[in-house]
Amino acid sequence: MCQHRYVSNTRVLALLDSADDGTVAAPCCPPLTERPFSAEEAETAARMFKALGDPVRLRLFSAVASHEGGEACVCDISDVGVSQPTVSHHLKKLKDAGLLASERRGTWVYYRVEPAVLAAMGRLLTVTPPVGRQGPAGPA
Amino acid sequence: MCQHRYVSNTRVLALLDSADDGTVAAPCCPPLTERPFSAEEAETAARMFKALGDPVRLRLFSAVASHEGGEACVCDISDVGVSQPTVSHHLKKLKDAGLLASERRGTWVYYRVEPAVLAAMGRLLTVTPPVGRQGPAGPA
DNA sequence: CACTTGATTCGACATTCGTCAACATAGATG
DNA sequence: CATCTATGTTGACGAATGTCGAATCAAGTG
Repeated sequence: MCQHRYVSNTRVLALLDSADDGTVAAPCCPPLTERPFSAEEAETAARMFKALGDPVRLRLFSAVASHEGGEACVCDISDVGVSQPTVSHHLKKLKDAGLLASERRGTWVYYRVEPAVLAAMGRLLTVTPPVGRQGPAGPA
Repeated sequence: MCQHRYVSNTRVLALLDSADDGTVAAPCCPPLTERPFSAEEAETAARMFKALGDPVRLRLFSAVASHEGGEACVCDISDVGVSQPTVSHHLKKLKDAGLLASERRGTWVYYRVEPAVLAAMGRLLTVTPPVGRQGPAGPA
């Protein structure tokens, strides 16, 4: 284990909220239960689900997401039973899928979750509330 | 299109709720952001994500989930651009993953969503609230 | 029973995926 | 600069996946 000082990001991932900078948090698709997905919507959403459709990737992602401040360096999470290149490969996949972002600080590379996308996926699996409450927070 | 009479299931999928019979709705794993997944948890959860990780399956699932009463016969949803055997193949995968259940009524086979599992997946992607509120039991 | 429509199974195939070993690169340290 | 540690990249290979056509099964209809 490494467990060096992580830049204590006090921000604790306000995922289900719209990003604090005002961005709309990956407006990919409506909830799965709202209407049949179009081919394009399905393509987009499937890419995200597929990224989490591997046990190793899920463990890596969970490790990052549950880490202090929602970020961790590779050395802190690479104990998942596969070789180092494989870990790197999976992290790249998660990054390509838009679920993680990486940043190099000195010797180590830190990965952190992309709150907006996680929120979008959560919304996908959420049933539309009985009453038609809309507006996910004004674009201000 | 077929669009025969569907047994008008007025029940509208109370997914994010625990099942009305009191069952805990597929207690597979904690939220992804709560703690690193174990190998077993990851295996279980990844199976579900993988099932939705294909565009065709996602469209089929969405079509079923958004249909009246949360169920639909194959003929109503098989217009996704692939052959009939392929549709059947994907539906079987969704069924094997526990996301759909099927039932034959006369000539047609009806698929419906498995609310508990969808709810479990939704919980996976939900962040634990910022303040250390613990109990999974909702604050009403 | 013969015929039609719809759903599933089977066999085959090309593609993608997960994995590793070997090598390459970035930064730190001496 | 030499060297060490931490990550990323490349190439290869077996396994799994998505797809189809043909055959088969199930139910309804004449």
